[in-house]
Amino acid sequence: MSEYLNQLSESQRQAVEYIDGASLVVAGAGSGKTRVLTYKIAYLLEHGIAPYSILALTFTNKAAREMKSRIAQIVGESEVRRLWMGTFHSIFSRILRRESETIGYSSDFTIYDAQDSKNLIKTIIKEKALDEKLYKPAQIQAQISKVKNALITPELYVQDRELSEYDQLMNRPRTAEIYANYWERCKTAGVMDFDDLLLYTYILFNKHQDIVERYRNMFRFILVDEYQDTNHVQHEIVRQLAAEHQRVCVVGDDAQSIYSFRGANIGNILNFQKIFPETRLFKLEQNYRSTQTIVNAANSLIKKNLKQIPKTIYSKKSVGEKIPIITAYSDFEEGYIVASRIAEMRMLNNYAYSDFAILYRTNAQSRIFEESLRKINIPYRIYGGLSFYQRKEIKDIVSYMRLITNPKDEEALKRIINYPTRGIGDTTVAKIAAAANLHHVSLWQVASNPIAYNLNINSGTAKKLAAFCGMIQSLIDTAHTQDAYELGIAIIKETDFKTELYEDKTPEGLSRVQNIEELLNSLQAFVLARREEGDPNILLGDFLAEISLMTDADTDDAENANRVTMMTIHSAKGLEFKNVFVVGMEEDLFPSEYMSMHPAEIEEERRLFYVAITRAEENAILTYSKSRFRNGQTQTCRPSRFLADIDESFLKGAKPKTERYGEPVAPHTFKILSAPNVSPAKAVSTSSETSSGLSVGDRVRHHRFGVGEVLSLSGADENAKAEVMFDHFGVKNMLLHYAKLEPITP
DNA sequence: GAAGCCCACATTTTT
DNA sequence: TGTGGGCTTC
Repeated sequence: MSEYLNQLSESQRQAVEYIDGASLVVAGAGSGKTRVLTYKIAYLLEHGIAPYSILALTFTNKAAREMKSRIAQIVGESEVRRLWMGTFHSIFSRILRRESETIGYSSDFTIYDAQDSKNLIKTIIKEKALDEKLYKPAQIQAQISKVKNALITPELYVQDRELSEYDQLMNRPRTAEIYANYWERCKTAGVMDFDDLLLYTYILFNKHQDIVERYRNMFRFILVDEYQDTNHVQHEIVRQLAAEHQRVCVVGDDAQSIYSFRGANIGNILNFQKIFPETRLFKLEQNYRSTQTIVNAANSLIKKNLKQIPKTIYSKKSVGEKIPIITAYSDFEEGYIVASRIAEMRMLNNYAYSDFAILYRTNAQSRIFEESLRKINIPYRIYGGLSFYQRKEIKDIVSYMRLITNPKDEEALKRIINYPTRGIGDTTVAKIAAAANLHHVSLWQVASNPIAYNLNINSGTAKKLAAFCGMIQSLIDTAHTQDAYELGIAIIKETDFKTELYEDKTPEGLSRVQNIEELLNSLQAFVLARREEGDPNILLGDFLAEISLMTDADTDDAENANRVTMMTIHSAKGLEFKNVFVVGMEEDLFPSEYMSMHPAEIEEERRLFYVAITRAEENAILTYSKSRFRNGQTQTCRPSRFLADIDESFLKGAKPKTERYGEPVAPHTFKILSAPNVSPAKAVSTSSETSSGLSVGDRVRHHRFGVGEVLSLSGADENAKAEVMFDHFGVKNMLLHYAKLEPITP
């Protein structure tokens, strides 16, 4: 029965078999992390833990799906179906739907994607007649997301001194107001954004002892994948559920933490043992993916980071090829070199096209490779860009579905109230929104009862509005008697989508029609699959709940099988290829120019490079160009400092000369048991103190940039300079002679 | 509401 | 460079 345990290495087996308390599995790149997770779940099931009492959280649907199918092979399909296994967002939305009343929502709430959120924020800014230059919707959105992840509700926001100081500093004091309105509008609309799914779960558990108890008792064992990528709320929810019984196993690799810009907190994994003091630590240090050279090169690179859990990753595979660093004179030549290398390697070693990947830091770099590959007829596939569910025609149909499921959904209504065109323009919508805001009701409420809300519209418009609402209402009325697929067909029919789109015979038009058909196909497949599982009546809301949390990574297509893969390094995490080209190894590109000199940010970029290299099984090839066409002009480029971080013995030929950068002195590892707070490591400085009386590490205040920390000091007297990391403005170099820095005592 | 023009802008994005 | 958003114009 436990025969599968023999397929595990000793350290993997130990990690699998420890089920009595908290454990942290530090799983290096290619160390068989998924294998441990899947076998551990199988092991738990075998030891009498019921499937419904296992909670297993992942970040992507893909990861959840893959794990499910692997567990199914061991324990069978029916068991797997009863596991609470899925992404944080999907599992929590399930819980929230069950408990929706407690938090003042209906179980039919719909979900705003990032675009919807941004649109709403933009609307609010416009309604308040604020300057969009100052109140940039994207920035406000990012800030709202950030504070939600930090468990800060609008009520807490206004009380938060630091936040209001920051908003003052940024010249947008009314951010709190926007946030409050956004929050309320979502509530009135019966919608949640992605962050809400986490935050409301936290609030639910925090405010209702009985409910959290229930889930604590239900989830007798909790597993979390990619723990290094969890943000604050996610971490806190795991804590809420696991703190009592402590049966929690988190798996991750601090060296692969690359999502801090999305709120991921590497401290969650570094400090895990502090929160669960009984934690058993397991390290998976054998890499089964890459050659020794690749593993060792990656090790030598990551050693340059200060903050990390000590571990020694090794490979028992062949030594393999050394890593070439190829210099190109232009980005154009870089493309040419990579394309011809691929052709050459394919000929010499019989590789398939799919054995190659080109990884870059920014999507903009893909173009040139696209051209160079196309020129010599190499098939490729580019990841990134618009996902299926973000396409206009799909969002349009989905908006109808959302509106029928939850007519209060503001963004859904706005999107389709005049699409296909039915003479209800922006002015009317603005009037509806104004009345809705005034009475704290949904737009739908006003639109379907214009008289009750004294809506000032002419009779023609009123008629059109009534026709629209009537159509939606009749679809709502049939929603309970039809299954989701039938309803989907009805939507297309009723809304004149056919005439709108099916007439369009341009290639774009045809592809739009195809996309819609694809959506309907997947709807049909969904209904059939659910029915097979014994669910008799599948409603549209069920389908929506599922697809609202899907991304493009979830729609894999078999047709594109044998192609060279092009993607950003971020999206390559978790994947592997025989041969990997990491291109654009240049300063200001990788590490990104947007990263300040702050050591923590450079470390994250270095981890990104680590992720890139460790994708390769057989060959990693690094390229950089001496010049590059960017933002409308040709720039000269210097080779990336990261090239100098790799030990020369793993490289083919000599390293290019890189400048020295003020960075960590001696690499030392992070003691995790006594893990202190994750304060940024201090940079090296040329002198620690100057005549200014300041010293490195001091907190200072600047009249424009607010507070910050002195990173380094240089020069003397009137040339004395300080490098300061401001809390909200990044690193600035300033002449002390001009910049008045006041030291602040903590 | 489509088309055309001008201006600003230029990372990474699991949900 | 090239794209996307906002604006005007027909």
